[in-house]
Amino acid sequence: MATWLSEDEQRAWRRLGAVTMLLPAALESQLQRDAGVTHFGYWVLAMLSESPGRSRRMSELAALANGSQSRLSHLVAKLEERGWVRREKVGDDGRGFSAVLTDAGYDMVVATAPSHVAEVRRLVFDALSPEQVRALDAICAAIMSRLAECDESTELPG
Amino acid sequence: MATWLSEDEQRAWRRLGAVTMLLPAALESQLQRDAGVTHFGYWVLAMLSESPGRSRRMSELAALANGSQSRLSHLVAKLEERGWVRREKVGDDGRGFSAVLTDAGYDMVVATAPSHVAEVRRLVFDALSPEQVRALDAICAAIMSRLAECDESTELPG
DNA sequence: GACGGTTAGTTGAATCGTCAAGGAACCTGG
DNA sequence: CCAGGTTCCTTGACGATTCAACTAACCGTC
Repeated sequence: MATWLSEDEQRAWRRLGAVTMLLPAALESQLQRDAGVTHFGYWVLAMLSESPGRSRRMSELAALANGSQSRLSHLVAKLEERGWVRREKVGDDGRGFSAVLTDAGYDMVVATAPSHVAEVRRLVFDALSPEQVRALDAICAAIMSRLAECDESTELPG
Repeated sequence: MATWLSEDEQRAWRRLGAVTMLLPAALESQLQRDAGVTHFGYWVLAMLSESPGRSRRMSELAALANGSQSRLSHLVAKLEERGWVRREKVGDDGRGFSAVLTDAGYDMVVATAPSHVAEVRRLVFDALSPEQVRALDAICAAIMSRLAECDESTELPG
C-alpha cells in the first residue's frame, strides 16, 4: 500500500477502465451486427488483407493481432469453415502454416471496412483534436513498452 | 469509404487497439494469479467496498462496473458461492436485490488491492508524465461521451 | 381490482478465450 | 544418425460472456 494512486490518477484510471470495457464492446457489437464477426476476427482478416500475398505465418499473424497462438488457431478454424481463410503449409518449414485470405474473405473485408471505420471515427477520432490524437499515440506507446518489458522478463530463464 | 483515417490516426488506432487488447489481459492474468478473480470480478468487489454499507442495488452496480445485468447476475452467483458477497432483498421494491460485500469479501479486496494497484501503476502511471495522465483523462472522457450518446440513441423508441 | 406495459433480475444455450497437454518438425552436439 | 531440447501449431476441457427468453413485481388506467 506504499504508493496509492493520486486523485488525478484515480480519475484517469476509472475512465480508462470504462473505455477499455466499453469501447471494444461497442465495436464488437457493430461488427457482429453488420458482418457477423468478432472484433478480433475482423482485425485478423484486415491484417491479412494488407499482408503480402494476403498471407501470413500463423505465429506472425497472432503477434500482429495481439492474440495467443491458441486463440488464432481456434479462430482460423472458424474462418476457414466460413470460407474466408485457407490454411497452407509453408514450404521451408514443415511445422509452419500460413493463413491465406480467400477472395471471399477479401470481399468481406472490403464490404465491412467502411462501416467499421466510420464507427471508429465516430466513437474515437471525431471526439479528439489532432493534438489529442498524437497524445493518445504517445500514451499508448508508453504503456505498450511497459507491457513488452513484462513479456521479456517472463521469458527470461529464472 | 468517404473518410478514411489519416496517417496519425491509423498509427494511434493500431496502438490503441493493442492497448485495449493487451492491458486488460495483463491485469486479468495478474489478478487471476494472485487472487483467483477476474478483472471484472475484482472491479465489482472494489466498487462494493467503497459503497455506503458496502452494498449496492444490482442494476446500479452493473452500471458502475460497466457491465450488463446478466453478466453481473452470473458473476454475483459465483462470488456468493465463494462467500465474498451476499444477496439481500431490497425493502421498498419487491423486485430489487442488493449485492452486499461480506467481511470475507472485504478482507479479500484489502488483501488484493496493493498488488493490483502496484501492477496498474507499473504498467500505466509510471510510464506517464502528469500531463499525460491529465491528457489521458480528457481523451477517455471524450470517448466516453460518444459512447454514452450512442446508448441514448439506441434507447430511443424508433 | 384486474389489465397492459414497463422494470429488475435470473436462467440456459451457445460462443469465445484460456490453459495445459500433446504431436510433429526442426536443430544441435556428439 | 539419433537424443534432447525447442518451436509451431492444434486440441479438448473449462470458465466467462452474451443473447434471448422468462418470472416476478411494479405502475397506471379504467
